Amino acid sequence: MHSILTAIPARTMKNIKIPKIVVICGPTGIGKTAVGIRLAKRFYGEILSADSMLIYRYMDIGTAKPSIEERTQIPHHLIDIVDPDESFNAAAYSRISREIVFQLQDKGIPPFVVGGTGLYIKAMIHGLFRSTPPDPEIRLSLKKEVESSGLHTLYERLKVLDPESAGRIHPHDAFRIIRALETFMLTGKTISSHHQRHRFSEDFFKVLKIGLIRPRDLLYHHINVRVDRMMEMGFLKEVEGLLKKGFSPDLKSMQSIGYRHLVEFIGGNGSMEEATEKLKRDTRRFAKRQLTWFRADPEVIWKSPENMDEIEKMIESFFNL
RNA sequence: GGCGGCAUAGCCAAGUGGUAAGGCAACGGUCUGCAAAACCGUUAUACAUCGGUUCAAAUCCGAUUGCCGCCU
Repeated sequence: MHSILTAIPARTMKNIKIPKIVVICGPTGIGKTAVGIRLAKRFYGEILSADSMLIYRYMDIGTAKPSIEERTQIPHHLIDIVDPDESFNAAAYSRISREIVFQLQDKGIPPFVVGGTGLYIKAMIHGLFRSTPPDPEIRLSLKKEVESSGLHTLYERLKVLDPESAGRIHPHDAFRIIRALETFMLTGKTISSHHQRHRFSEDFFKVLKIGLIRPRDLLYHHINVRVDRMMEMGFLKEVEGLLKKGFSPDLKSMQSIGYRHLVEFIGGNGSMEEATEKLKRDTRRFAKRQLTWFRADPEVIWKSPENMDEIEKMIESFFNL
């Protein structure tokens, strides 16, 4: 009990009613933006983007960011909140997005969480285990150690420190091996013990989670067409502009789909056609991974974006209208 | 019409008598502070078709079909 109280922002304690939020999730290119805007209009709501790329300023075309016009029609939160070289993560997203939900709640505005970053949505709704923020130096030293002594050395250490996590993490998964060791160094406790205590048990909201889906071939076709349109809209210029502004190709943001492909082309590797094909392929793969993520979530109710009537009815009854 | 070459998974392709490499694409999955990231798994009872030789054929022989070259 006490853990829940400490985790809730203090200002919300005066709110007796549990905030209701509608989540619109699904793979990239399915039409979340349009559906979200239509619903926000219909229910006088506002949109909270749940997208790990839309947070970046100056990255508009390649991220398929809602246009200025769209954002004028309906207020959008959590878009353009950091520069491409600033760090951001799921914990920050969790904290800020919850704060916004509570603000909207105070004003009586229904929040529509629209996006495709599964972890961000989960972090917002169910929270993450509490830890001190990652220390860049620890992470860097662990990465260096991987280079010098090999990943297996770290994995062996994890086996000793936290056999449970080692059993769950694949020996090739550098990302999670490092994270597990880092957590131990930061908190003095194993990441598996944190997980056990937390178990995504935070539960401050009443949530209606709608997943948008259509036949795979149609989705892929849309993705291909959308990529072509991005190119016509000047995606290449956008990437050139980011490089000119001094944003390094090594940045997380610049390593994302599309940006990394065009950076490579600008660097003289491969033709434009090759870059575009890879961009399409990687976007399709990304959509597939998103589907895998959301399919595993039993809370998701799947609907076709063409089924707006049904979606609206579900939301009406969710809000007791 | 004649001669020669080639036919292996959705695509590229290795294999030249001993029981089908690999790559790409595709598909399935994992995910607790980098998540558009990172990681894992699956994918030809079968080598154009039919027949023959052999203990054993994708591999050798013959015929057929298709494709590609060259010649008339």
